Amino acid sequence: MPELPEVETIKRELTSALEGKVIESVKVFWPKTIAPLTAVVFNRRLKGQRIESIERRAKILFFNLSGGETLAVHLKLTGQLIFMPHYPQGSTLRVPKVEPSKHTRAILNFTDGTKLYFNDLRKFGWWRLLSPVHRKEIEARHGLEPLSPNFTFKNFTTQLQRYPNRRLKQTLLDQTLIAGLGNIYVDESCFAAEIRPTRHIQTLAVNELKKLFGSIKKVLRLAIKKGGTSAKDYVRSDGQPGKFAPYLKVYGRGGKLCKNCKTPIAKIKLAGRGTHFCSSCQK
DNA sequence: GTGTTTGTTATCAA
DNA sequence: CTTGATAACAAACA
Repeated sequence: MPELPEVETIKRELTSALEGKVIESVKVFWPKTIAPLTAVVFNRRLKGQRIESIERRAKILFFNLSGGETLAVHLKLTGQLIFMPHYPQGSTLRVPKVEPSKHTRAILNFTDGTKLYFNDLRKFGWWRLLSPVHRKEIEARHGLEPLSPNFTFKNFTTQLQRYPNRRLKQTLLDQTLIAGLGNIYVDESCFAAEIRPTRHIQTLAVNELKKLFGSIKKVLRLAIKKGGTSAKDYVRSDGQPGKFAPYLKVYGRGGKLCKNCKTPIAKIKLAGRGTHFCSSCQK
């Protein structure tokens, strides 16, 4: 599942791969990917535009275009963005498992012969062409960026305490409060902070909040350094998996023994999500 | 055939 | 307004 570290990894890779490239055409294989625009309109408006820069907000990628509009991409559950370098004619080199497949929903063709594939098995991901105003609206309805200077302990606790009766899991998943955490990194951050995701916000002591604040940053930074978690569908822009999976302490480890204390990891349903924690390490 | 998997939004209920 | 639950989107997998 692409969450902040995965999207950030792709952003960094695509920045060096795509900046300055000019879009030649857009091919759309699943029209809902670019809804409400049609493929004809989408192609007309993107053709000839240069990619000036790439930014990330929450789990969304923004491709800043020379014309002033933004191509926004959300990978949702299974989206992949794969960069295809230009291969000389006759070359047998290929990036693994990224050929236009039955899961390819759209392709950006650049004028130098390179391509960007969008693969999305579950079809929840989307591409949208945004005006500056529309883009600001989307940015405004997302909360704190955990790796930005704005992510201070004061701002963090203020956001959490807006809903004192919610459980920690639900709060950390709420993109309007803190942006970019998903199921994997919420569970991992709670483990690192030794706090159960079932706790209600109003029961958290200051020292616990401080540990949680630090844990979120620590977990996200390490995950980015490792290129993200390839639990299932996520791959980097060159088709290779991320390397954070071996560092997971609880996510996907229900029933397995805690790496700290050997207690079996509990798996429950919380806020509608599979939730993993160690009932011994986490209080 | 059934349940599970998850990001986001919408909708309903108390 | 808060909160919790559920469905929808869609497909694969056990």
